[in-house]
Amino acid sequence: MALKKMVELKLKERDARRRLILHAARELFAKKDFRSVTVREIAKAAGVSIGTIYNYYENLTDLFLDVFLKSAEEIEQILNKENLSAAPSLSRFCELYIAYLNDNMTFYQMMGHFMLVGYLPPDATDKLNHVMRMLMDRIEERINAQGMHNHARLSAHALFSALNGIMISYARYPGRTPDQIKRHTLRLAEIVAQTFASGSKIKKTKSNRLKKEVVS
Amino acid sequence: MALKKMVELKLKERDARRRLILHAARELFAKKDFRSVTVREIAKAAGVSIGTIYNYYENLTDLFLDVFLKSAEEIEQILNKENLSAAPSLSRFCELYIAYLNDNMTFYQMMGHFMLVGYLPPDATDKLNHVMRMLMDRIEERINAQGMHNHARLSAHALFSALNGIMISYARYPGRTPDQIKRHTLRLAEIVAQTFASGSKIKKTKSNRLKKEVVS
DNA sequence: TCATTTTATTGAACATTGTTCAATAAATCA
DNA sequence: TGATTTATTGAACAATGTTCAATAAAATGA
Repeated sequence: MALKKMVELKLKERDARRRLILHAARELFAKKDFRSVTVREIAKAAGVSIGTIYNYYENLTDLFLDVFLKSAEEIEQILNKENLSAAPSLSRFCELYIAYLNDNMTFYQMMGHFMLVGYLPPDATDKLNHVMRMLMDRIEERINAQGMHNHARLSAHALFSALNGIMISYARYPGRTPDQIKRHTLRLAEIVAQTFASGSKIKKTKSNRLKKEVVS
Repeated sequence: MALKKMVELKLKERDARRRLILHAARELFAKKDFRSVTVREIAKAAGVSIGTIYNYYENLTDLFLDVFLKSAEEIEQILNKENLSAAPSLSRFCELYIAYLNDNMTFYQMMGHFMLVGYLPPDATDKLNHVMRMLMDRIEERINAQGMHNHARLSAHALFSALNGIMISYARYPGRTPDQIKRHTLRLAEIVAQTFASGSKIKKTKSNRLKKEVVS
C-alpha cells in the first residue's frame, strides 16, 4: 500500500531527526558531566531550535533516558558478540563491562543518576529496570557457566553491585589520568571476578547459611 | 583573657546558628531527594532568610558537603564504638555499614552525587577523599584482622566498592518497601562479606597473578 | 496547479532556580 | 550615648527547563 509506505517513510524521517538530536547530545555529554549540559547547548549543537528538542522529547529526562538506552544497546551487542565467538569467562565478562564503562562515562553516570534520584516517571523506571535486568541476566549466565550453583541469583546481584560500585568509587579518583583509572578499575574488577569465582562454593554451615526467602 | 573568651563565645554562637541551618537542611533531605530541595525551602525550614544561608555557606554545594561530613562523623562513631566492645567480623562490619546507609539515604545519595559529578572545588574534593579513605581504612583493618594478606589493600578497595555498589544498584528497587530493600541489601552485603572472607586466599598461579603496580 | 489543511519549527515569554548585594537592623565598642 | 562593626534581609539578576502562539513547510485534494 502506498499509504502505508508513506507513513513508514514519515516515521523513518522523524526517527532520523530524533537521532540527530540524540547524537549531538551524546557528544556533548561525553565532553562534560551530562547534568551540566543545557537544552540551549544541545539545540545549538544539533542545529535546531529549543522548541524542536521538545517536539522530539517530552523533557530533558526523556532525552537522557534515550541516550542511556542507546548505550545499553551498545553494551548488549558487545557482550553478545563475545558470547558468540567463545563464551567468555567471568573475568573476561567483568573486564568487558568495566572497560565499556570507562570508555562511556556518561552511561554509568546516568545509571548512577537515575538510581539515586528520588522520583522517576513509571515508564522511565520500567526502561531503567529493563537495562539493569538485562545486565544482571548476562552476569547470571556467566556465573552459572562457571559452575557455581549456590544461590546463583544472589551472587549475580552481588557481583553486579560490585562492578557498578567499582566505577562509582574510583572513576574520579583524584590525581589520576583516565588511563590510570581504567587500569585500576580493571584490576579491581579482576579481583572481584576471581574472588567470586573462588569463593562461591561456600559451605552451608549453621552460621553462614542464608535464610530462605524469595529474592527475585 | 576576657577578649579571647568573647571571641570564643562569638564563634560558638555562630557555630550554633550554622548547626540550626544544617539541622533544618538534614531533615528536608531525609524527606526527599536532596537535589530537589531549594534554598528557599531550607531558609523557610530554618526560619531565616535566603541571604543568611549564604552568610554561613558559600553555596549549596558547601551546605551539602557539611551535611555529608556530619553523617560521615556519625558512621565513624558507630564503627568505632563497635570496634571497642568487640572487634567486629568482616560480616558484622559490612552489616553496620549497609544498615547505616539504609537508614541515612541522604549520605549515600550525596556520596554518589559527589563521586559522579564532573567538577568539584579542590577543598570539597579533599573532604570527600578524607571520608572515603576513612571508610576504606576501616575495611582494611577488618580484612587484615580476618587474616587475609593477599593484596589486602586492593581487596579493601574491591570490597568497599562492592558495598557502595549494592546500595547504588538496589536501594531503589522497584515495588519494594524500604524494609524489604534493607533486608535485601543486607543479605547481599552478607554474601559479599562471605565471598571475600572465603575467596581471599587465591592461589597465585601464572594465569591469575596480578601484575605488580603501585596502587594506593 | 493551487487553495486548504495538517504538521513542524521557531524563539520570545514564563516560572523557578541559585546567587548577589545594597539597605536595614542588631550588636559591640569606646 | 554615639559610632562602628557585624548580621540579616529580600528584592533583583542571570541562567535554567519548559510552554505556546506565531510562522513556515509539507501534504492533501480539486
